[in-house]
Amino acid sequence: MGAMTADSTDARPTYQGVRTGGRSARVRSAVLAATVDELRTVGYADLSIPRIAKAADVAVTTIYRRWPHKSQLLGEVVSTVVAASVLEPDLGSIEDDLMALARSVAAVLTEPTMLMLLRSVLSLTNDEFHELTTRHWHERHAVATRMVGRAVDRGEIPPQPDPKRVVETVTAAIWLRAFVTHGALDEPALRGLVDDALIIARHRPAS
Amino acid sequence: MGAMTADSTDARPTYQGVRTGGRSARVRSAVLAATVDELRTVGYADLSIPRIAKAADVAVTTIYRRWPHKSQLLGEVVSTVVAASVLEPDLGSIEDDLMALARSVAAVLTEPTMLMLLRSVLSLTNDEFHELTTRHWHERHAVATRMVGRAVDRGEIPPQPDPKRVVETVTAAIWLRAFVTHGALDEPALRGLVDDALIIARHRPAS
DNA sequence: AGGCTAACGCAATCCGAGTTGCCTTAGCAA
DNA sequence: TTGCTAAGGCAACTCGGATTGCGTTAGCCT
Repeated sequence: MGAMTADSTDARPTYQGVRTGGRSARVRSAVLAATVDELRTVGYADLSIPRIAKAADVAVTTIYRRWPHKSQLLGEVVSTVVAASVLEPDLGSIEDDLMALARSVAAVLTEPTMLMLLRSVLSLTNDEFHELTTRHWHERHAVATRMVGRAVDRGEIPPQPDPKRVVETVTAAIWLRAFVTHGALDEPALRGLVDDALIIARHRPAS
Repeated sequence: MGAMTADSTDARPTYQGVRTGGRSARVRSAVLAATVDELRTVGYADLSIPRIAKAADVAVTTIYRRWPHKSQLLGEVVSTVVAASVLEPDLGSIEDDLMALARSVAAVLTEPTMLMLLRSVLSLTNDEFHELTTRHWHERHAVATRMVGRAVDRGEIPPQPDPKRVVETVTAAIWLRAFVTHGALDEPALRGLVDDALIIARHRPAS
């Protein structure tokens, strides 16, 4: 492979440096910020690299070199933003936990910028994204399982054959309403969803 | 405004003709078919009008004149395709009805072309689409309400404070799994969703 | 059948995204 | 500091999607 300028004896690693600090870091964050801005205003389909470049005060070339495809740029934006959005409430009762979760999910899916971002991601079919979302949901399922597990330990609900179903009942409806149905997502609506989830949790016949 | 060639006296509607049959109809359906094809292969973001034109054996100009924006073309495709997808099973029991519904929804959301089409629609934020989807879901909610109403009449379940919630419990989970979670949508999975919906329907305290 | 004109087709043109080669700037290590 | 070189900037170029003007075809009405 490599025809790097490496002396015959391997010992000294002749300048392997990758520059991640200083200018590079500034450019990176400027571009990501500008991208979020563009996404919010025009959406992913008409995302224009030249416009992003201008907004970030960066040369077009630079962006194309670091992110050969638009989807890669979007990927980096998403993973930095989404990372912070997985929370695990532990308020001492399953009802409170579910309500806290419902509120946070609804808040995220109602916020315009985030909504646009997620719309963009969902419209993609790349493999990288498939993997990224799969990993993300594994995490969330783990969180859900633990949350329900604690409720079972406390004796609030009987053991569940599929713990994540309890949480899914709540989140699925929120997603559907936020994205396609445009249904209600106010406090009483969320309350109703949590109630339903609890009914399922309490009355499901043991498998 | 208009400097149309209209004689002073308004009476006679001087040739208001809009030609919808013959050639126009042929072109229309050819373009729509070609669009579905393109959508399936490359997706909405990189949808190329020139390629559609070639595939449909139609001049590029024609497409741009009839559908000034890509989104309008997509809109027409979607509304012709989606129209046929609202079914109302009436099999004599709420369980069978829900299963039939679940199967059909899962089938639609699993079929690659349809999935791509819906992804495209969801990535848009146009007002026209907002209205289109709102209307569509009004229909579906009406169907759901009737279906649940019949079950109540048969005495299978008690009267519901919000009938469409019963159906939403099933469809929401299917949507979430198909679009974002990549969760299971096989027969037992659907069965589980229907069971949960029925638990809610039977045990929800009357409002 | 005849004529009016909506709708289509063709070709030239415009415009902006994406690409490439080369030069300049500025991290980083010695 | 000094020097090496990653990483960024600049400008010219390519390519294909979008637009426009004008001639041609073929619905539809009388």
